[in-house]
Amino acid sequence: MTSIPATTPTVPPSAASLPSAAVPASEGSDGSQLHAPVTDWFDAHARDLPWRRPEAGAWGVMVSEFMLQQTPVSRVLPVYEQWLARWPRPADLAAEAPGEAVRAWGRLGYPRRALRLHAAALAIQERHGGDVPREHGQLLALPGVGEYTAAAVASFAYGQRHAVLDTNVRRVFARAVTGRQFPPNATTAAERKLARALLPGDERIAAKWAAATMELGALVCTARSPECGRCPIAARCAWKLAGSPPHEGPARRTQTYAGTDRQVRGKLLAVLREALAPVPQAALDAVWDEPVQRARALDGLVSDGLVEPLPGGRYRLPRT
DNA sequence: TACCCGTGGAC
DNA sequence: TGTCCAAGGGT
Repeated sequence: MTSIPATTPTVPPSAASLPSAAVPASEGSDGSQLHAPVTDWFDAHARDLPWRRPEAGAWGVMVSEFMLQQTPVSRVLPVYEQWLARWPRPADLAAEAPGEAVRAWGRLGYPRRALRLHAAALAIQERHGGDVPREHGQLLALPGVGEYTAAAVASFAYGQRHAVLDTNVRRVFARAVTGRQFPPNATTAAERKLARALLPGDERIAAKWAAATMELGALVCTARSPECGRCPIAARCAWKLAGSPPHEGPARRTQTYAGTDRQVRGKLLAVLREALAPVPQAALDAVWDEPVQRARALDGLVSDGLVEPLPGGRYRLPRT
């Protein structure tokens, strides 16, 4: 659990910046009616996750954020524990070959994240003396750190006041405030504006609010079957008050996987992760029978820096 | 902006 | 069984 105390929100940010249609007039247009119910719910129901414990530190928070990108908590937990035990500081990871990060990433998926986390550790070592930077702009400049991750690290690790907009928060706001079942496909300027307007003015409370809205989206206001009976703001939820209307607009495109280059890349990289020595071409050829696609996938892995080709047609995870 | 990038569990 | 979904980032 986080140690941030539950208190009453202080003076909210400018209500004038909020889109007039976004919040019912009766609510008070700053979202302050939502803060206490959500943060109180968080105090009572938040999961005890290792990266939320004080001993995780900023590095632990950062590692968890990389791993959690598009990946469920349950799959991250064991890899996170092994990772932090092996590389407890950025300098420890920076001293390793990037291929070891890819190997330790295991089957989390999107292995480029492992490469970027390794590159971020190098950058932290070189640019910040081995300490995860505190400033949002410095975080954003690190490899693999985008708008969400920079805000998340600044908020969760350092208790700063940032709008943290992940898929959970976007869904919670879409429903509770905007009255829609799902947020837009891509994050919009209106969503950023709304998130800033709803952010509590007090730094500590804002950080708790960020974690609490994410947790609410992850545990209660879920994509498929929200449990409104357990929601602390159900009585104020614009979508529920409107009768829970179904999603309108373009269907969110469903990504296929079987037969794609991504699947082939995954199979190729799995062979290299398990291998303790350079792998001959024939071992890679065995994972996919279509030679053109297989070659394209391998080329992609090499150009991404995930695979290092050696003389004689052998391959391994990158040493440099 | 739209698309690419892994993996596996839930329904 | 196939679809949907998961704490996004880079290009």
